[in-house]
This record gives sequence, structure tokens and C-alpha cells, in this order.
Amino acid sequence: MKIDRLPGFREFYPDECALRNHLFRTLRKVARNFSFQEYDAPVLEPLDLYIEKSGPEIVGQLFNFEDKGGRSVSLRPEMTPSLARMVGSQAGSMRRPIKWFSIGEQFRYERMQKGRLRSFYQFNADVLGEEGVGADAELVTLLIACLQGLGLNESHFHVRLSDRNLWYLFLESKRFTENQISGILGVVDKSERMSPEKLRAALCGIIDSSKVDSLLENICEIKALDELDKVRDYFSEFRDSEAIQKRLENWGSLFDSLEAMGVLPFISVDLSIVRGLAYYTGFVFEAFERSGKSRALAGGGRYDNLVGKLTPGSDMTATGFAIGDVTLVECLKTHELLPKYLDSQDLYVVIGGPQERLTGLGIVGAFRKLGFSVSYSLKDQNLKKQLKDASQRNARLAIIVGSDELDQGMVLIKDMVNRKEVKVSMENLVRSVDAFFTDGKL
RNA sequence: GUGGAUGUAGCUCAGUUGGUUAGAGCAUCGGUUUGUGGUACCGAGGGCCGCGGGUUCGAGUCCCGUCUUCCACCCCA
Repeated sequence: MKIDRLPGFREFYPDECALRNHLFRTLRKVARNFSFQEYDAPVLEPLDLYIEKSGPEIVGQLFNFEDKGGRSVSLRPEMTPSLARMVGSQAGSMRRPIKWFSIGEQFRYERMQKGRLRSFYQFNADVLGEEGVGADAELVTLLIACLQGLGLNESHFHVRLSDRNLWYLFLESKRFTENQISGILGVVDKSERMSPEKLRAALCGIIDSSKVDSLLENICEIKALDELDKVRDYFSEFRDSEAIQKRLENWGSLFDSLEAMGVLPFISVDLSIVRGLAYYTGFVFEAFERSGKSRALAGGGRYDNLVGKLTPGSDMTATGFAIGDVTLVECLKTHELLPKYLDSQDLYVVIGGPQERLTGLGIVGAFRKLGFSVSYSLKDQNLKKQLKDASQRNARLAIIVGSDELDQGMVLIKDMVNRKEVKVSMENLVRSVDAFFTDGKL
């Protein structure tokens, strides 16, 4: 009986696995470069962890079930709740700021479409225990460095930066209630893909209809602010709101940091970004392809209340982001930024015939002990076949162990790229190969 | 969860208005007389035509169901 894999789950054949490892390797390197520490957490968690964070509606998107002990559990749909628990329960004893990252598989029970499967990997980076904009700047910079590390530059992507706190203060100054504010922000989040009539209708359901027109106007104005100076100008009329003025100072300070770090060209001010769920409390950002075609490459923001909510008594400010692998790989593909030879080896030992086989195996073993990646034919084959194999497996050098040369205590080293061949004695073999891999000369 | 499409060798696809043993290219493996590689030529393996029903003398082809994949909504931590 043929048994298919579960819908939305992925198998990684060697090429795809090599690609995945390339991504992870690069992201790890950049994260360490920023002195973030790697952590990991369970793949399976109590269902309540996610309900507590996001509300009961979330269960519809979870890969959840009951285990044999009758516990309601769920595969993790994201890393943040587990992170918040880990940090929260040791909060008192951890040196701050806490700069952590992880790379892990996440699961969501959803209908699949382009860029969205039921299983995917996320790179997560978070800074906890630092409330200043220094943490926000560090994360935005890290996000940009991660994408740059994979070969993307400012012509490929940008980071749209917004501020949920500024929205909140603005709407508060317009005397909307807490509930209305979160409703309005939900509408702002969808406004890009909503017709004006629907937008109006949605707002009518939340606030007094007499206020809808002026609010719609405000929303349009604010969404149009695409530079720091315009944001400053627009909100400078709120002189009486100390909070808004202080917030503008934060903006200035954040931009100064981003400029000093050399990432300002990647930043687009865009207050239409407010991110779906309500727990974000400050700066939020999403990375997009410049073309604007595909879904977000990455997203994140500040969530100062979440740790305390999940671990009462351990309040801790936090900000973080996640990069998903599916959209990222799509993006790298369209820009032809995937490495060509992910699978290759240093050496292929070509064995002339049955008489030379054991000598050849000795050479294979010796080079493997020295740390080279070495391949060879597992059965006797003629030279032609073996060289073809070596070439198709992207071996850099072939070592040809033939009877004629062996009689003189020699072997041939062949550069598989430019087809040059030299004869060296067995004693000099290791030295010659070493030399080739250090200075590229045979 | 709603709606629309899709499904034929490992991959990309042909397959006439239903009609004999279902085809091609690429890939794989073997060979072109046993010491030199991405080319050329020859050959081979490999398909319950997604699965299950139905209509028919006869179904890859038509009908229904189901699953898969894809697209749009919903949602997007």
C-alpha cells in the first residue's frame, strides 16, 4: 500500500536539504555575528500556551490534538510563546539584554497556497529586557544583515517600518476607547486589500458613524507619510500631547541608530503596517520584496506585555522578528541567488582496475582522515565511467590510480575544472593536494 | 471553513469525436571491444492513466464521489 506524506508537510531531498542547510548556516553566522545566542524549545506544547497568548480563535489554525494522557496539545505555530515562557521563568537571574535566536520548524493547520504550507521553518530573533529603541534598532539591523547575508540588497527588498504606539496615541487623542482602537488598527491592517466602501463599512461597525469620515481622512493622511520628516510634521500639531512628542523623539533616535549602522537605505516609513494581532506595542516592521508581489519575507515588532502575560510576575519588555523559509527561498530563486553547487566534493579517487583497488582505497582512507571529502566508485568500472561520475558529482580533483603510474610509485592528479593533469609520487601526493586547496595550483 | 481549477513513467508533457499490447523528451541504468569526464549513437528498465464507483460491447478519454496539488477568499502569530 502506498502511503503519501501528509498534506502541507515537506520532504527534503538532498538538493533541497543542502539548500536548507545553506540558509540555516548563513542565518546562524549572521546571528552570532550580532552576538545573539541560540536556543531551542519543544515542538509540542500545551494548547493553552497558544490560547493564552492569542485567544481561543487561534485554535482553528493550530495543528492540535489530544495526546494519550488526555492532554490538549498543539504543534508549535510559532516560537514566541515558548520563548516568553523560557525567559519568563528565569527572568530574575538572566543578564540583560537577552539576545536570543532560534531556527525551528513550525506548524499551522491551514489551507495551503503559494508561500504558505502546514510546515515551515522560521528564524526567530528577539531582544528581551531592553525597553529603549536600541533594541529595536539592533533587530532591524539584524534582519537586514540576514537578508544581505543571503545575497539580497537594497534593490531587492526593503523594510517597512511603522509604529503601533504612535497609532495608539493618535487614536487616543481622538478619544476612542481601547476596544475601538484595536478594532480600528485591525481595519488599518486590512486597508491595503479592501475597497473604500468596505473600509467605511468596517469602521461604521466600530465607531460612531459621524466620526467615520474624518477618521478615514486621517487614516489616508497617516498612511501617506513615507518619510521621517513627514511623520514629524504631521504629528507636531499634537503639541499638547507629551506622549506623542516623546514618541517622535524615539523615532528620531531610532533613525539615528539605523543611519549609523548603515541600513537607512533599506528603511521605508509606512504606517499602514500595524501587524495582525493586537499584542504589538511599539515599533513594528515587515520586510518585503521591492516588487511588492509576494507576501512578507519577515516581520516583527515590540511586544512589551507578552512575557508578563504568559508568566505572571515576570514582566519583561521584548521585541523580535521572524523570517520564514518558504517565501525567502521563493525570493532567492527569482533573483537567482541560490548557490549553484551545494553538493560537491574535494576528491574523487579513480581506481584503474581490480589490481589497483586496494591501493586506491588506502588513498581514500588517508585523505578522509585528513578531513577531505572523498568519493570513489564502489565497484570496478572503466576510467571513462569513473571520470564521468567524478565530473557529475562535482569533484574538484580526481586522483587517478593506474597500473602504469603505480609501477613507478606515482599517481595522476587531475583538475576537473580545467582538465589539467600532473603526475606526482605517492610520497608527494598529500602535499600536492594540500597545496592545490590552499593556493589553487597543481 | 467557502469557491474555482488540476491529477498520464522520477521530471516536463502528448494521447484525435470513447476503439486493439498507453507515447515522447529529459533523467536513470547498460552498451559503442577493457587508460581519460559534461557532447554523439544504440539499447533497457520504469505507468492499477490519483483512488473508488457508474454509463457503455468497450473508458486515460464521459458522469458522480473522494483524495492530492494549485489559485482566490477567510486568516496570517
